[in-house]
Amino acid sequence: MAGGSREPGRTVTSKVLALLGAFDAAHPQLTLTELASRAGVPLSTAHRLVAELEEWQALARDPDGRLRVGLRLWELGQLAPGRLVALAHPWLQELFGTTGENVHLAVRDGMEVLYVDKVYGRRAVPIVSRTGGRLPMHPTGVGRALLAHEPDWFVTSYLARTLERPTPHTITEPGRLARELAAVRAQGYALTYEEMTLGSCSAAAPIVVDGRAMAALGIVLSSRRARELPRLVEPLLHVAGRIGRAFADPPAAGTWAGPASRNP
Amino acid sequence: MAGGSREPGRTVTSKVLALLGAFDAAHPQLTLTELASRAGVPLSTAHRLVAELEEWQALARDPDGRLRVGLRLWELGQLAPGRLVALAHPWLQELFGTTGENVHLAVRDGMEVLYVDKVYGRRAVPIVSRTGGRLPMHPTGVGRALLAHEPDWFVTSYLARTLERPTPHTITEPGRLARELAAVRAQGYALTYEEMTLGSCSAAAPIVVDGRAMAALGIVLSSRRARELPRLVEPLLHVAGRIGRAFADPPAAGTWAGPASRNP
DNA sequence: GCCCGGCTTCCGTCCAGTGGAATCCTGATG
DNA sequence: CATCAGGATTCCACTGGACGGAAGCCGGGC
Repeated sequence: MAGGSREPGRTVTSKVLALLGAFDAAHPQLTLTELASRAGVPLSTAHRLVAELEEWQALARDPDGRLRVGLRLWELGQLAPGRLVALAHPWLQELFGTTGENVHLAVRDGMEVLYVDKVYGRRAVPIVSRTGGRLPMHPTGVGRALLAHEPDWFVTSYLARTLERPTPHTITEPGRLARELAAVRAQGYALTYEEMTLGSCSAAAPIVVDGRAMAALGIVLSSRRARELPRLVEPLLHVAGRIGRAFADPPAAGTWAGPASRNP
Repeated sequence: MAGGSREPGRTVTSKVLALLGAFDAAHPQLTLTELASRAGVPLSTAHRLVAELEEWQALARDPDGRLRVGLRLWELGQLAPGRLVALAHPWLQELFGTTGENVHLAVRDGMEVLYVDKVYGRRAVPIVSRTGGRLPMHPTGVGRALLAHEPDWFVTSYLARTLERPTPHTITEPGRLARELAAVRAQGYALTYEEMTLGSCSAAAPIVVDGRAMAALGIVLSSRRARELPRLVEPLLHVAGRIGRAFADPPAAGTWAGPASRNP
């Protein structure tokens, strides 16, 4: 960039984005120094850019002076959700209303699931997902449902990697997982028992539009009540079907429901 | 900036932010040309910057090629909400569950209310608010509740302006509005009848922490059922109280519940 | 009082950023 | 099929905004 950049070829924009990207679920607030270091931007440059971001409310300061994502960015983000979430939300709410259980909606992004909506109440259940959060596909209900409906080449390359194993119950053996996926495909829904978090289990169904699984609807409950899971499958499938049809019905307009597969 | 800028003194960052800021509820998707023009950035500059934003997924393209806010920005925005929303949400859900009506949570930002959370179901009710949306204070329940608890100097300068009048029922006469606010203060909640939208009315209560109204909780229903409003006041006040206490109780840690008043 | 870590300010250098203009699309129109 | 219009892309020579190391500042812990 202009002036004596130590690393020519780096654009101003890339630095601004690196600064923003330094925030994540594990680091929602940072000191200037941490931020600069995480973003790989020299401190004094960070200082200058942050001042500008702060003024625009892209970043804000906690009472203790640490930086966090600002109001304005949140507001902007609210403009992103597409038709899928808008259509699906009332149905998630409905499903929550009739079952009283945590319900969430996720899409695939790259090799992970991204939770795009969630409905939950006061009955505390271990927090497995967070709107805006990401988790691996194989140990989660929604991930399993989505993975089962991906083309073979995708599944193959998914299984080819070393799979995380968040709990002792997580299925990671490629062969067994592949059989599991076949079952999911056959029955139309996925069940998991303590594969992501000890103490909770889930059921999930894909939301299919045009033969493609655009998203998955999941329901999570305490594993003490695991035996109630099967009873939830019917309403889950019903709602997933309704959402899929609602989506397919009107114009085939735009959504960000299917972020480009980041490769494989 | 570097090179032959037509408008010296304009930073690269400011252009990037202007580009992002060009999106709003009324313009969630834009062509490159529209975007450049709304942001006040020369087309070719916009083209270059947008490419970089797109690569980072700060912006994304609709199927028709138009630009919209990207997934990554949404994800980032999800990091912003503070303790208030996290604590309050289950209560909104609860209130929705017991009443079946649209429930929302708003804070003041400048001279407007900003809706930070909302719970609603399938029973379609005219959409008065949108998470991430803004509305003027005087014709909305939550706005009225918040305004009533602002210091005099603020209210005075609020009333000194020309007040919007979205419906014929909107109260805009400063004197009458001031009396209305006194009543709200006295009774602890606000009621509005078709002041923002014909066909819907609302009740709202402030969430008071340390004597300050950090936010307001509102409930909206069709005006055909206006007579049911009074019955909703009790649960509304109850929940608002619970949220306030929950917030005050633990550490007085950080939130963005009260964005600095932008002036007067 | 001294030290240490993080924040803020300074300033001379220099290349990234700039944007007008030319070109290339794409889709509508005659 | 030719023409046209509006938007998107590409080019490129000039230049001032951006850079960042270093020095100074501030607060709070010992």
